[in-house]
Parts: sequence; structure tokens; C-alpha cells
Amino acid sequence: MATDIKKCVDKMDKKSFQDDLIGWFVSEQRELPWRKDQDPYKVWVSEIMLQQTRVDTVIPYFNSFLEKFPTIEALASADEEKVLKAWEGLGYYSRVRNLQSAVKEVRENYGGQVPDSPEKIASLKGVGPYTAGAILSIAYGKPEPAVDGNVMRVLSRILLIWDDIAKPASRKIFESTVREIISHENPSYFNQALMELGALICTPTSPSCLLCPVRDHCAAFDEGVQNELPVKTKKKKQKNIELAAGIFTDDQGRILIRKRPETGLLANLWEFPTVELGLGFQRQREQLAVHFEEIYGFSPKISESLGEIGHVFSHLIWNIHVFSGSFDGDIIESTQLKLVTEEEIQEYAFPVPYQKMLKQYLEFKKAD
DNA sequence: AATTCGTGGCG
DNA sequence: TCGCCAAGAAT
Repeated sequence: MATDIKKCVDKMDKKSFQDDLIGWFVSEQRELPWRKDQDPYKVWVSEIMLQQTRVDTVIPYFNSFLEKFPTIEALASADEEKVLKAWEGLGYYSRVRNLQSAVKEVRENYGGQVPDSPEKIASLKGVGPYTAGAILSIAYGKPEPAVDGNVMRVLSRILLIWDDIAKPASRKIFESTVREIISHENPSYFNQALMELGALICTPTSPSCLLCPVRDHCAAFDEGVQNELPVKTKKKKQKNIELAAGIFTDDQGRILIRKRPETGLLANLWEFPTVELGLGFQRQREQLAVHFEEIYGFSPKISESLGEIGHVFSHLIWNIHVFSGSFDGDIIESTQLKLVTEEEIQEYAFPVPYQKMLKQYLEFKKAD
């Protein structure tokens, strides 16, 4: 640890800090569905869902997910299609595929009990340093650091840590710092309180320092630099991609859908047949049909243009040119290519941009 | 170490 | 409108 950080840590009255922090958490913590008990499975599910995702977004997903898959056994034996459907709209879909894979591993190797050793738990798919520490401390009361973005922001201010929190290497600095100041009486509340403080008081912009329970321990507040911390370099902007996608129906009105590849963006989710348009995407309808044929082996009759749908990802921006149309008989259905009715389509998990596309199509059809 | 993985909300 | 952000992990 850097000497200036150590100096700040040494100067801190740990016991007083822990008491103020935990005391605040006891009285001010939010009632959240995953805080009703310390069931390791529920803690685990909540932590996976909460990765890069807001509490308000997670709550309804957590409740319905636990209803559908109440136990490790239930999730381990569930159909992957249903698991993905339960995650639909939450994003970062590899999280739930890793979760189900890890839950199976727990069933097979640990008798269905979530292990409580750092080594074993960190070896589970989708469980990294943060999630391992969160489960160990919250479910098992172990004094392990659980360093997320909140913790880095809060501690950077309290202890005047100027390392760039966007750098992967910085996390370790915060972990070793937490090891020095964590409460061994109540590591669960200590970790949760740091995160809760970051969520409610010590926010990224305009922190509510006047309401802060640990203001007297905060070096940044003392020096009036709370708005300069944390140091975080900004990421580069997204790349634009032009796509054409079609809702193509057969003579019975069934819609053609395709399962995306099992790796990469939106892996294993379903979509409507899509082609990427090159630089000169101002091509004519006939060429577009040829383009679809090259990739899917059929040539649709494109009848209508339904406009465009924009969708922003973390690292890229899609602009989907939406079409509707039909095709003649000879589609060969497979595990990757299916013809489904408007009823059946509800059973398949679609990324948000394609949900928008379907909605757009149904409204167009109704108005027509 | 730097990228790739979603989505929705907010100033 | 746009950049930033939210309880990160895998590659």
C-alpha cells in the first residue's frame, strides 16, 4: 500500500469509524428483498443481478427469479431457455448462464451447499473477487473485502486515495485497505454499509456530506476535495453499426426467429433475421434480400420498411433498419432457426432492441 | 492491461 | 441530446 494511504489509515480511529458506519446502516438501510435472510443462494443471486445494475431495476427481477427458481436445485435442473427468459431485459446475459453453470457445480461438488471458503467460492463461474467477498461476508460473516464501485468511491474520499479506480490494478489497493479497517465483529454490515453509504449519501456527483454519518472520519471532506474524488478516467465512445432486420412470416403468419451464437454479444438469445450492412448501407430492396439469402439460405420478399430502431450498448451503437416481409415454404427449422406463432414467441428470450422491433411490427400490423 | 460483455435513468 | 453511470467478470 502506498505510504500516504497507510498514513491516512493509521490516523483513522477504526473502532469509532466502524461504529458510526454500522450504526447508521442499522437505522437507515433500505428494506430489500434479498435482505430478509442470509440464505447464501439468495445472496448469491442478488449479487450477480446487482453487478453493474441498479437496485430499482433488480428488485422485480429478483422476486420473480426466486419465485421461479427458489433453490439451488431448482435452478440447477431448470431449462436454460426458461432461465434466460427470466433474465430477459436485465442485460449481461452471460451472468445468468454462468450462474446456472456454477449452481450445477455446487450441486455436484458441494452437495448443494454454497462453499464458505474463499478459494472454493471464487472458483465458481461468474464469481469474481467482489462477489466472492460479498457472499462470504454477508452470508457467512467472514471478514473478506467486497470491493465494488461504491466502496472504491467511498474509501477514495474517506482515505484520500488518488489512484484511478478505472484501472484494474486499483481494486487490490482498496482490498488491502478494507482488510485493515473492516469490522471483525460484523463484517457483513460493514461491507453492506460501505455500499449503502455510496448508494444513498456518498454519491458520484454532489455527495450529501452534511448527512454523512462518517463525515468526521472523511479526509476528503476535511480538505474540501470530495468532488475531486474518485479519480476515474473516462472510457472511449461507442462504435456505430448499421443492421437490417426483418420480421418474415410464412403463409400461416408464423414468424421466423433465429438463436444467436453461444458466445459473444447477446449469446444464446433470439433475434429476427439480421444482416450487417457495410459502409454503403443505402442499398436497394433486392440486394437486401440477396444479403439475407447469403446468410440464412432463403430469399425473403421484403414488403414494408418499418423505420429504424436505435440501441445503445456499453461499447457500440446499433441502428437497425426494420423490414417486414414473407418467404416461400422451404425453411428448414432447427435448434437455431424456428417458425413461431405470436403466442409461442413469448416463450423465447429476446434482447431489448428486438423486443422493440416486435412491438413496432405488431402495432404496424394492427393499424394496417 | 484493455476490451467485451446490456440496459435504463439522470443531470 | 449525450455522457456518465450501477453491488463486475471473463477474456
